[in-house]
Amino acid sequence: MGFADPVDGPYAAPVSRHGFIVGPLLLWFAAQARDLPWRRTRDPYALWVSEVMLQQTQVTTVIPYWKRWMREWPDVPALAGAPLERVLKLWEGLGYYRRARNLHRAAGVLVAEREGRFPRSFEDVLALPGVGRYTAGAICSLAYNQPTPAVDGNVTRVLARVLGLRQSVQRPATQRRLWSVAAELAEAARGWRSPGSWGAARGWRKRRVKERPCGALNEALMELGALVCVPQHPRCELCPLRKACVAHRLGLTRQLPVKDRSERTSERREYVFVCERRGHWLVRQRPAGVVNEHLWEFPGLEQDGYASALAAARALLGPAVREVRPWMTVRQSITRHRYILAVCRVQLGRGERMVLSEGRWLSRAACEERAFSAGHRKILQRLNEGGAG
DNA sequence: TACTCGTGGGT
DNA sequence: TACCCAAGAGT
Repeated sequence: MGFADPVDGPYAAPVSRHGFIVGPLLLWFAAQARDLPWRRTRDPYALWVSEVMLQQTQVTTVIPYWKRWMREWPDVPALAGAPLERVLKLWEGLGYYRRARNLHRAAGVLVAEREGRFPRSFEDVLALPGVGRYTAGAICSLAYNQPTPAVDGNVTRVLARVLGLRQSVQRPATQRRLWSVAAELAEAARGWRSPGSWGAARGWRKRRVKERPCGALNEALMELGALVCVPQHPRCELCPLRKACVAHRLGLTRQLPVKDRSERTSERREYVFVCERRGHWLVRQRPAGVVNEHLWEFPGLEQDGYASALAAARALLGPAVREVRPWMTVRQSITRHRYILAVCRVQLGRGERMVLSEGRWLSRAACEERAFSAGHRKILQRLNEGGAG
């Protein structure tokens, strides 16, 4: 490269190599940003909730969840006062349930230690459970306009292409480079002077960029990755960074970003048993320390080691099992495991003990109040549709 | 560091 | 269908 590394004295501003893309990015964002519900606020709590929900989750999925959450718990003390069961219920279907538990736990910490007020410093935000480098950077820039970088999957893809990074973006050295450039851009956004002409920008978008350019810069990178610099078939003709983009100039857009290929998924098969007694279903709560802990489910067993569904049902539920009929198949994936649930209706003999000690008989209404994993929620939904089978 | 932790949408 | 992918964090 034709550049010397900048010497960072204690008071030296970073030398900006890439700052010139900040202007086009901010103007593009001020004209094209989607009107997402959390973009109308600078409340750090509301932004925190949105950022945690958005971890590994698409925007369109999050929107209804965020609205329900904010309606039920509009601030930190409200969330801290909620029962965990209710928190999990509102999270039901979003996945990565530890995120919900961490939000709830962090709210309790904030009430106990800070009178329910959200912290302002990056270090204090980062210290909250469930808040990592990305989320802390996003909150501090979006809520407080601090020049903190926030590198997510979108930013990784955009910068890998703009910079023409041919190394795997999963390598630590590449990650350091991405965070370094992102920090430089956020810093450049702080010193950005708004232009005479805003083009098509006006209204809340223009106001946002003017008032919180550092946050807008981070969000602009993500928005560009979501709308223009998409994984397949990027729409380079619409991109404000087209002229600066190395991948575009060299025809490498399809090859970048480079990723190591992921582990192949494995398949697992489970029996799941649906027992009914006087309008109640036999369900159990998953214990602590396992996947989907504390979520509710119908009892089941891995198929391996059982000659038949009947044998598995008797092993789990005892000799009271009279008859087992296949009913439906449900697919559920957890990390790299793909589960295929063979759901069976089970007839229990009258008067005989059902031996599943942790089992509980719950009415339909009681089930509705509880959080089930997605696969078991599908079973419940079919039951509620009256699918007697 | 590499693995775990979910789910739904897109192709 | 069978992948890939999405505003990552914790261990």
